[in-house]
Amino acid sequence: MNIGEAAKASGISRKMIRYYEEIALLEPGRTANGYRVYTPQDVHTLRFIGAARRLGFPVPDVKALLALWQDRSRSSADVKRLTDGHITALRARVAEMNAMIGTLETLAGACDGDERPDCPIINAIAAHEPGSQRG
Amino acid sequence: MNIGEAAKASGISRKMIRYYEEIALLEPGRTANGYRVYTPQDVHTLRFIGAARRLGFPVPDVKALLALWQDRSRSSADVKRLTDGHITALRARVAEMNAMIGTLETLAGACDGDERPDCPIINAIAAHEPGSQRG
DNA sequence: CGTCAACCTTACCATGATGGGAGGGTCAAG
DNA sequence: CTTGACCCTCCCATCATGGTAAGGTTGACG
Repeated sequence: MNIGEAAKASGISRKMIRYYEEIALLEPGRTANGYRVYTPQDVHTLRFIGAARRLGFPVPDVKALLALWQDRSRSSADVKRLTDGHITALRARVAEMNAMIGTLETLAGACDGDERPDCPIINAIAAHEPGSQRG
Repeated sequence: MNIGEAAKASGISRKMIRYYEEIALLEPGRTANGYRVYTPQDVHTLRFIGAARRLGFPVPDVKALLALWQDRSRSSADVKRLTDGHITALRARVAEMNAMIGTLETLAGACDGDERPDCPIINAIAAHEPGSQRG
C-alpha cells in the first residue's frame, strides 16, 4: 500500500511516517517510480511506534523498544530497564511541575484578583523568590 | 555594564539575554562601538524573566507579565487570570504524564525482568493497547 | 607600539517531534 | 489530454536553549 493508506491504517501522519523512516525506525520498499510501499507488517510497526509514543517514550527509546520487539532472544530485563528509566524521567518532570503548581497556587490564592494593582504574584516574581524559596 | 556582567548579575546566559532582546522582552542601550549596555534596572528585568521562567511560564506569558509589572495601573485580576491559565495548562500536562506513569507502572510491575523474552510491556505496546482502545 | 587574552558582535546550525508549503512527478478515470 | 488525487524531495517554522565560526574592540603587559 502507499503512504496515504498506511497513514490511515496506522493513525500516523504521512509526515511522521517519512520522519520515522529518515531516522531509521522502519524501511519501506519502493516502487519503480519511487513511491514508498508498506506491508501490513510495516503498518504494525507504525502502530507499535504510535503506542510507544503515546506512553511518552522518546523516539530513541522507541527505536530501542522496536529492536527489542523484533529480537526473539531479548531479555525482558532490558525492556523493563528501559521502562523504569522512562518512569523515573517522567516522575522527575511531574515533580518539577508539581512544585511550580504548588507555588503558583499559593501565590494565586493570595491574590485578590480585582481591579487594584497590588498583586502577590507579580511581587513574588519581581522579588526573584520563586525557585530559591527552598534554600 | 556589558552583557557578560549582566549575565553574571542576573543568572541568565549571554545567549538568552540576546534572545530575549530579539523577542522584545527588553531593549538595552548600545555604546558607540555596538556593545550592548545594561542598567541595574535591566538586570532586574532579566531576573524577573528568570523567576517567571522558573515558574514554568512560557515566554509569551512572561512578556505579558513583564508588561503588567511595568504597568502601575494594572489589575491584579489580569495577573491572576494569566496565572490561573498557566496552572490549568500545567495540571493538564501533569495529568497526562500521571496517566502514562500509571500504565507504565502496571506494565513494569507485571514484567519479570529476567533473561526470558516474555514481556507484558512489549506485548501491550505491540497490541496497541496503551493510550487508546485497540483498532 | 605590538601582541595576546578576554571580551564583544552577527549569523548560522542543532536540538525533538511535528506540521506546513512549494514545486514537480505519477497515475487513474473520464 | 485533462483533471484531481496521489506521490516525491526540499525548505521553513515551532520553543527555548546551546554551540560555533569569523571578525571587531578593549585593556593589560612588555
